[in-house]
Amino acid sequence: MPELPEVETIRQDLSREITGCYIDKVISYTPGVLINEHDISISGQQITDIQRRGKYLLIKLSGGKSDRKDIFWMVVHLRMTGRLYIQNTDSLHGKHIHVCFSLSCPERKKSGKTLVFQDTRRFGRIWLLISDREGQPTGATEGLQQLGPEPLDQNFDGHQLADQLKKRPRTSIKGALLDQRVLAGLGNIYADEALFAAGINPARPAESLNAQEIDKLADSIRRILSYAVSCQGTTLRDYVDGWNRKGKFQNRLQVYGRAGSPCLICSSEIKKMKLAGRTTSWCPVCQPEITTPE
DNA sequence: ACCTACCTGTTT
DNA sequence: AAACAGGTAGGT
Repeated sequence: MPELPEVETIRQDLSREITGCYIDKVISYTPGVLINEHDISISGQQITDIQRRGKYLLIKLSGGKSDRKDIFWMVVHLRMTGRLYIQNTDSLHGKHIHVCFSLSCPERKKSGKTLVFQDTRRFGRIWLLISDREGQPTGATEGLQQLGPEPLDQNFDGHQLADQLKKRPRTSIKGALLDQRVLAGLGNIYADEALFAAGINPARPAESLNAQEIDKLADSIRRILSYAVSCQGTTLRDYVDGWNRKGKFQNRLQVYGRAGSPCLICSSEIKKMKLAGRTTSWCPVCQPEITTPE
């Protein structure tokens, strides 16, 4: 479920609330979810920074109260139904809670905070690792190393997107946008929303888009992701932010999940088709199959 | 470029 | 009972 806007929302919430906190205790209830749990101990370490790369959350730790000078990381991927949120009490609610981190924040004179990882389908993972020589979290998973550019970075534009699309010339543009090596952070919801906003048919081969269309697509991607972050992400069912609250962007969706309903622009019936193994919603009028030359 | 697997829950 | 769900990894 969580795509870039959801992960970024969680990052912002956690960053504000638990940067500087110490990890007092780690409780893992489900084998296989917390990777390296028996090889790396992060108890006593301090959370010094929380970053995001694509749909990965990167939680940076320092040796904290111990003498270790190594930098450690917790790399989190929520996959479809993962939740990572702060609770101000110790009591746990709900099923499918797999890992809990007890936190204390001496500087803020707050205590009893718990960072909870909950995941119905159990696809999500948290990797514990020691940083490489540059202090970066390599070695977590191939997916993290191979990520394409960040669509919300300053230098992301049509040129960069065009360059990236050359990696997958024959795939549908929808398939290319879902490929995290092409662009980091888009998933099924925002790929559909961006293609609709740009008026591009999702089934068109990536190589068939002209420069003007790619510019428009890059702009649409940026605008929609930013807007979704400002709405704290999309909650269809499982997603919650860093405080276990629902997002609001589900009220702003233009095409995703609207097959059979009238297009909000032209009132044509929104269609759905399968692309790259994913249900894709699109408007046959606003997103024509053939490019109309200017 | 497809398929399946990984899981549980909800909808048809 | 079967299809489907925000994602990715691994196979063919």
